[in-house]
Amino acid sequence: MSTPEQPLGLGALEDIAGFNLRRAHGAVQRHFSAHCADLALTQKQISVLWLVGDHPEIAQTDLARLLDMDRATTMAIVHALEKRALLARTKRGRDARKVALALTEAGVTIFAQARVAIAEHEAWLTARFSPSELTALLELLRRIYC
Amino acid sequence: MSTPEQPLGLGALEDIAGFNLRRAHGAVQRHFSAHCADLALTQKQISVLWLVGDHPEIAQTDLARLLDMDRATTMAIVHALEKRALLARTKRGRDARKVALALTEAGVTIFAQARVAIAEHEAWLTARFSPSELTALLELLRRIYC
DNA sequence: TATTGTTATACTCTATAACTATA
DNA sequence: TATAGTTATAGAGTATAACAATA
Repeated sequence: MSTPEQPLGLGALEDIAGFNLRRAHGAVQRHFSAHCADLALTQKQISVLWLVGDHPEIAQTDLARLLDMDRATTMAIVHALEKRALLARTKRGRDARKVALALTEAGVTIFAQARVAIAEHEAWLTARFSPSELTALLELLRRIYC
Repeated sequence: MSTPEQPLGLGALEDIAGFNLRRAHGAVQRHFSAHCADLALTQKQISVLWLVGDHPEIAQTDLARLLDMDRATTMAIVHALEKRALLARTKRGRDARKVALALTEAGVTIFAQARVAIAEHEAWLTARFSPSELTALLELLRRIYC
């Protein structure tokens, strides 16, 4: 036979919510990586810089809770950012177990650049939706993880 | 001070579409892993079993195109499934470059179990939406990756 | 006892690069 | 030249387990 028996489509898989979510996430991640390659920062790393910038002296545990990460995962990301001197770690709180995270000057600088890149990336993503569609999408997505 | 300066929330990050997509994806992935731990299959692996079941003798390239994966990534997943004897690879097509994938008996059996687990997982995920909300969500997500 | 951080380890997904065989 | 598969390699994210220091 020179033609396949079936049209080679996704079939019933296309109706699985989890599948669609994973595909959408993958597409966005891919665009992000390509668009923000210059910064050499991942989405997750930028989320961490963002929150540390918003909350100076935040502890790793709080970061983990806000981003729903394991302590070890948080450690890995913080460590990578510290290695690049974008983040500094000190222990100056009342609770000697906790670490106080803060952006370095280089961290503030690169985050400012990241904000621009993210805005462009977001524009690419949200251009396909009307304002009300975007609001609806965000509300539905939040209902999954909140 | 005994209280933090800020309430330790996500702030403006919460309005980023990509962030919400990533968080929702992470939450779903986590539930999937916990719920389907017995099968020891990932979402991606099940997607591959699903498509190979639907399209006997599908080639790796076609699989890669349907799931938007790199050839090397596809190879890694197929190899892992072949190692567990859930998938078989032959070269019987007219095009000697292509491999023909097919489920083994064990693959058919475990996929049947996976379908049940996926149905339960999907029920957990979609229970938070009305039928029209779910339809809307899927339509919006497809617009991202299609 | 519980919490915080830390290290070691492992697995999945992803991608790039370079290679072979075939078209 | 282009396509299909293959291997080696690497990096990000995730998680578990075990441990030390502190509360």
